[in-house]
Amino acid sequence: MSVETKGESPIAAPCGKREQTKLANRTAILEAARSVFAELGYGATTVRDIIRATDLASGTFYNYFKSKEEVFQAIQDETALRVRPRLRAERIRARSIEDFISGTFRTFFDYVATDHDSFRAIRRNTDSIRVRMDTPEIIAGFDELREDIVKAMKAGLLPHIDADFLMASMVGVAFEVAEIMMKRETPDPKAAAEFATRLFLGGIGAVKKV
Amino acid sequence: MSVETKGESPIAAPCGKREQTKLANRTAILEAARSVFAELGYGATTVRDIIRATDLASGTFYNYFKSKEEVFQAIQDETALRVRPRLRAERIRARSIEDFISGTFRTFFDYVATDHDSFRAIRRNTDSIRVRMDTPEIIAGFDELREDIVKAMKAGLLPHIDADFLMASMVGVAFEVAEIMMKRETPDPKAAAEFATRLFLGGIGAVKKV
Amino acid sequence: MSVETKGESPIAAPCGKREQTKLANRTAILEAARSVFAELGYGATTVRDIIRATDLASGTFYNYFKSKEEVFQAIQDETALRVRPRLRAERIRARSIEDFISGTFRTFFDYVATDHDSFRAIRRNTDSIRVRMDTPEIIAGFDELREDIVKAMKAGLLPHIDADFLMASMVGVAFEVAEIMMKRETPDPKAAAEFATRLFLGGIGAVKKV
Amino acid sequence: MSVETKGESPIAAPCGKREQTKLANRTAILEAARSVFAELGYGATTVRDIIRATDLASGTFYNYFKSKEEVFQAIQDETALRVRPRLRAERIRARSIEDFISGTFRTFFDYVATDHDSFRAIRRNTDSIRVRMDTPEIIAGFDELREDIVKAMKAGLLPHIDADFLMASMVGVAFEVAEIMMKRETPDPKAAAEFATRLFLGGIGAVKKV
DNA sequence: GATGAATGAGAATTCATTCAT
DNA sequence: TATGAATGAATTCTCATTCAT
Repeated sequence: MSVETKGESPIAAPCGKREQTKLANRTAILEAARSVFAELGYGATTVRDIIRATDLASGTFYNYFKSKEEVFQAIQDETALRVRPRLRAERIRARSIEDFISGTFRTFFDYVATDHDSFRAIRRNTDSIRVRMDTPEIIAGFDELREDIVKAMKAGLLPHIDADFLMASMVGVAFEVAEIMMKRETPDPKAAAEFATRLFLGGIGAVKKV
Repeated sequence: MSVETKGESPIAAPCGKREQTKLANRTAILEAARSVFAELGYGATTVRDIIRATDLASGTFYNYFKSKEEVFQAIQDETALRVRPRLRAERIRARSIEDFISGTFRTFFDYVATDHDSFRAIRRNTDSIRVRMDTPEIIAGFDELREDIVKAMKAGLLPHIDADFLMASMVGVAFEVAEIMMKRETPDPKAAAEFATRLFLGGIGAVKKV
Repeated sequence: MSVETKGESPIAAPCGKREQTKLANRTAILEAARSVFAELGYGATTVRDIIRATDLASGTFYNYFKSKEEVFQAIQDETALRVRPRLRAERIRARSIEDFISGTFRTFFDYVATDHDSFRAIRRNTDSIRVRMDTPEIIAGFDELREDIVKAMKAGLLPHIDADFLMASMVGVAFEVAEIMMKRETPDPKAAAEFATRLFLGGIGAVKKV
Repeated sequence: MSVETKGESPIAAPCGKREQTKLANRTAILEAARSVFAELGYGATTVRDIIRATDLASGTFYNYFKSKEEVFQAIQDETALRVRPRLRAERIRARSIEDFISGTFRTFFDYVATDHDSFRAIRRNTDSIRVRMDTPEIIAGFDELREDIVKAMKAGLLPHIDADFLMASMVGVAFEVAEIMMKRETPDPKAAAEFATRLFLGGIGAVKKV
């Protein structure tokens, strides 16, 4: 400690002002990025745009992220990080195929309805260009789903069908239906989840017959 | 007149040398763009990259397209233009729900397996960023699907469920499953179509119960 | 008819269609240029703009002019060519200092009021940039004025003062006052001429005293 | 206070190193632009040319000006800003028509003879194209002259004649005569001023009679 | 760590001009 | 001669990134 202070403030708080500011800055950048991406779309957004939406200086950006890509990743990872555990928890808790499927969709659509901005940042775009970045975190989420599917099959919860195709189908339905849902006047995650759930509950059995 | 025909095509094709060159150039640019997008991804591709993949001069690009975005659109529109009629034909010909669903997916996956490059250009990514542009042509394709769904419901082929969600689900499954399919050693459109078809055939009935 | 094709048209009119067309094209270009320059200003105008205002093809332009500069020159020269003889005639006919000065200004302001477009093409501009090109023809006009001034001095019509300064002063007053005149609701060349004339009639005598 | 003065300027000048550099850069660009415009003429000058005449990077230019037009404006505004107060002071101090007129022209021609480069930048031409930009500052200068003319009329110093025409005449004579003056071996602002002054002193009376 | 100006590579785009038809 | 697409040099301008303060 004496080494560190050397003429500086005598009291070095463990979670000092420094750390607080750093976190605040990082958060500010992420927040700004989220809204700018949502507005301009990923492609059209520049680092400058993000900084401008902040009261930080341009150089400061680079203390936190290497590029706009990295912020985008961070946003998605953060998002994924927020939903993934919930999704996994639902599926692990699942005692039936109904639980498995409906738990997954309910959680997903609820989250989307909540964190509108992030979803828009990830899917929306200028010039009608949609962007999705498959960050490690997101891919991990997909893998997790696949793993859980496989486990459920082994446990006899799900019939033995093509796990990759099933995972892809669930992902595809989740994202596309979410978009439709969010375009409606009053997004109804429950209805969306019900639709998707029934579709898969009915469908998976049919596929099984193959 | 007799002089004019002289052993050439009896009906004057629009084939001055000028016109031929123009068409060839346009095609060359589209071809180049398709492959560059597929390789670098939309985001990372620059107009220069596209031109470079061509033996045309930089300025020539702008005689045909205003920006990389416009070429991208053209590629997608062309693609959509190629598949849409086939999809529609399948669905119109459909006399049963099986025809409707399986016709749609068979056609789609067959097409994807065939026109690999376009599909990659549309879906592939640099830096793991996936891009999809909703061009008028593509949106029209989705609308068409929705219309056909509604018609099929009226005709009693399909049960009365949320048409938007159904459309979105089919689109989502189609694109995501196609991607998985194309990642495999030997893409098997038939298997993919079968999976998707059974999923929906079984699922739609279940949704209906709501 | 068969005869016609063989070589060229059998009847070679002395002032044939060719010559007529050529003149028409040249005129069309000049006309278009005048109006485009007046609208966009010299700097912002491109050759393409001029052609576009024509129903000719871009290549055709170069059969008549080498560059936009050359058209600009042509316009000014044409203008100068139209006024110069009148100005000179006035001054030659002058039997008194009054005739000399007033004849010059009357002719000039009358012309400006008449050929508004050319004047604007020469003086007006986008972005408030005024342009004046001193073409040979224009310079010749100034020189002529100087010569006539010198002659008039020798003839005792004008007092012996600095001819260059006098020429410059007349030119400066002519152009600036013309601009003010043209900005007014109803341009009154007579009033402008009277003002300038009196200014110089009174002023020249005063300068003489030096 | 005594502490602060310490031999340096007593009033803290805005002199961080950053500020110094910024000012220096701005000045460097203006300086370079002035000389490039004077050499190549406004039309032929490109932003690159200006940058090249500087040891700054291309991007730096755009930290200070948006376009060559803006630099040009800045040059003229600066010039106007330098002369205008002097001109105005002369005219305000004027107790007679002689003071008014001669003060104006003396000051103007003296300035032109001094700041040769700026004047050339403003008037000189490539391809014999002369450019003049009516910046707000310049227009303000003209307006000021007109105002002072009107005031002088009200004060009885000047006869009641067309103030716009008089202003325009003075401006026209000033610029054109200045050009002639600067073309001569040894520019003689005094002679030029005398010529213009006498011209107007004599002339204004004559116009008045109308 | 924050700041924000400088940097300069490189992208987009224009446009005068040529030349095959 | 007219046409109008191709050409590609040249220009403008942006923007990620660095670095002195």
